[in-house]
Amino acid sequence: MPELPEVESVARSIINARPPLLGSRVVSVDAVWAGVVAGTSPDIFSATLCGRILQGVSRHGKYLFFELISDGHAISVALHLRMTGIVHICAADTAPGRHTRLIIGFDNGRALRFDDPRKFGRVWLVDTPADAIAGLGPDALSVGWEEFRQRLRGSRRQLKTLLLDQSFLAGIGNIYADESLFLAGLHPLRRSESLDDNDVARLYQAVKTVLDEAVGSGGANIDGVFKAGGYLVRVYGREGLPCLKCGSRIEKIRVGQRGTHYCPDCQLA
DNA sequence: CACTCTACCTGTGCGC
DNA sequence: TGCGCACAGGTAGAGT
Repeated sequence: MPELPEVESVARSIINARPPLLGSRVVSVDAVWAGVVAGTSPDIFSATLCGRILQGVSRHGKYLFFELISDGHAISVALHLRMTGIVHICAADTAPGRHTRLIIGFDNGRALRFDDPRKFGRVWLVDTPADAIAGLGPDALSVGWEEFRQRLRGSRRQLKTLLLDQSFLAGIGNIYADESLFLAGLHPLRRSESLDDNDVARLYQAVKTVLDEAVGSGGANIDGVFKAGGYLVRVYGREGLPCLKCGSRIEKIRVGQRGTHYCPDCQLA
């Protein structure tokens, strides 16, 4: 699930947690699977966090940041969910699940738990979020039109590949790349330099629309239909089914090793 | 710079 | 029912 909208909904759920996690003190850190901690040892990671107050939560692209202070000095924990990571807030004494990789306990009796079947997700320590996002493009949810246009104009790549490139725009993954291109009526293999300003504007609008919808519903769903009050997948995973706009058969191809879904009639090359 | 391939892991769903 | 295989929402790093 984790693309920008899913990560955003995790951030919001932490910010709005009751009883509040913000302002609570870390009292325990358990790297149930030691490999979840990158860049340092689980012991140092744990020792660095314990006793600190969770001050803030933020997001850039698919990266989540926890700002923790101690004696007025702030550090941050960066978290990337990768393919299958999930964050839960639960009671501090909840037993770890089969795929639980990290548990951070707080003095309010609650815990942040990171579960990840495939063990791709990682946490690490950074001085500031800016350190971790140095190589990333602007956040896809907040990027402005002018910057989007200029960055796209600076590239000569296939649109699908470009949208997935986090150094171009941070936060779009495979699902929302396909959804955005479908909504914009642009073929995934179309070259960015072939777009006119109208095309670029449609793509910008499509990215915004898709992400806004998805954030509003807490993210996409797993099996390609609905999620209660949720985001409706327009093309992703609909190979062989009729296009929602024109009824043509949705095609699936490979672009840069990624499954790519599109309508051959609505999305002209 | 653009692109491809591999690696990292486990779970699921399919064909047989 | 069980086995083997292809595939999966992401990214880093090496190689062409």
